[in-house]
Amino acid sequence: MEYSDKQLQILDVAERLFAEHGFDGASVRDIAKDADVNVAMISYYFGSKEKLLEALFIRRVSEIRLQIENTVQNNALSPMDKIYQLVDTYIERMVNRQHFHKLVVREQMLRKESPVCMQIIETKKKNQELIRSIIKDGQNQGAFKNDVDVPLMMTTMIGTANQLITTQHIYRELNNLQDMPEEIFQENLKKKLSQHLKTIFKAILTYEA
Amino acid sequence: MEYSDKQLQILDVAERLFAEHGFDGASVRDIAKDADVNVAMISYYFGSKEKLLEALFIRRVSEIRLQIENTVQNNALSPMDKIYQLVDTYIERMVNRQHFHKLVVREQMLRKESPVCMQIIETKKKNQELIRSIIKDGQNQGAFKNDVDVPLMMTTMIGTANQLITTQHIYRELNNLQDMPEEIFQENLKKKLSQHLKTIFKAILTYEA
DNA sequence: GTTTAAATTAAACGTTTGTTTAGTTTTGCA
DNA sequence: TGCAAAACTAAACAAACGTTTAATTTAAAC
Repeated sequence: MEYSDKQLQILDVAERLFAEHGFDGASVRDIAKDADVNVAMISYYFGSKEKLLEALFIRRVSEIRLQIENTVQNNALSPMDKIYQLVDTYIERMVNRQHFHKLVVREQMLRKESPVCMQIIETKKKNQELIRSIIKDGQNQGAFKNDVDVPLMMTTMIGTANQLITTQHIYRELNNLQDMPEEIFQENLKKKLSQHLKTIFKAILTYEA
Repeated sequence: MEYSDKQLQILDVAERLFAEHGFDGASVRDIAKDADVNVAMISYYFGSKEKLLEALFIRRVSEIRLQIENTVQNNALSPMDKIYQLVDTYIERMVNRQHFHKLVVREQMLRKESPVCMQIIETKKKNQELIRSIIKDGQNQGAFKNDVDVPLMMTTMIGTANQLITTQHIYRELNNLQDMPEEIFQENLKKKLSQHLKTIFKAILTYEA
């Protein structure tokens, strides 16, 4: 799908407003206003508000799909390093696309049967298979434990990252970081989160229970 | 605050519908219908939809506050066992009050400056202080590492639990558990989650990085 | 039994919602 | 230049929204 500048503008604004106020909380008029287009253009281009949400998801999900396919091709890396690289890819993506991931957090618990949710599930399945294959390699090499719960491991990675990203204003307050400049805070977030998840994964994958 | 049966009915239905469709997605008419009361009764009792949400939060937050104060009083337990007990308390609460915790997940990222969010932050601060004191004990006894990031640790606990609870239908599908009876699945959820988080916490608190 | 307050109702209030219409302007091509 | 298609607009649409009103029923107190 190729979009004009105006369509992209609508998609970007919608993504932000949906993330900030929720799908039902952001009106098409608000979106049109912020995107500097007439209200009717949203129906004209995307059909409906619901379809706008779907289009928005398709855009990001295909972006993610490309990233997944290009991830961890380097066979020179050890299984553990592959996992580490995957963690960094994940964090980078989630921090860089915060608005979208807030949307995901909400929509995956609301519209359980919608096309939007189907896309999320498909993407998770792909991700899970990728991780599972890496872990199997590690187990065959004797580097990893044999009983690893991959879905739970993913849940911790995604859950921890989501929690930190969606409630970063609370995290700032709990750590007295209100005065830290936004950009530096974001970089700190990535670094801390990355190190934290790697420690956890190392424990899950290698230490005996 | 003491509520009549009818008021409690409204609060329960509102909690469920807010969790299922979001605050803006659930109308006062839907709530009134499901709670078997006239629409006007909601304004009559609670003042407004927004105030209804606040009342709902106050009810659960005070419930949680009581739980926190009664937690980990047993000084015979080792620091690690205290942490373990805290994890179980947390999971038990979140699984038993799923609707409310879905609400928390959403509202803590939307209404950043609202009274509702203030309550969440206050509760988190209390929780954090409790955990911090336990960890300090463990460090003084030489049982725990000295560099423990308590907020990040909490983020992983809450984030993992939230992620698993709010997307349990996806978790079921990823693990081919669609046919497992609901009740058994919920029990499994608690057990798995408990064991998983304890493993992680043990690693974070004791193994050297 | 009468009185007063609380509980409850159906209806209406004024907004806002997402979407459509009908008309106008702009664009690209012959 | 002329013309059809696409882009765009302001206005109107019906439906749904949260809330209020005014009237009625129920409950409690004296």
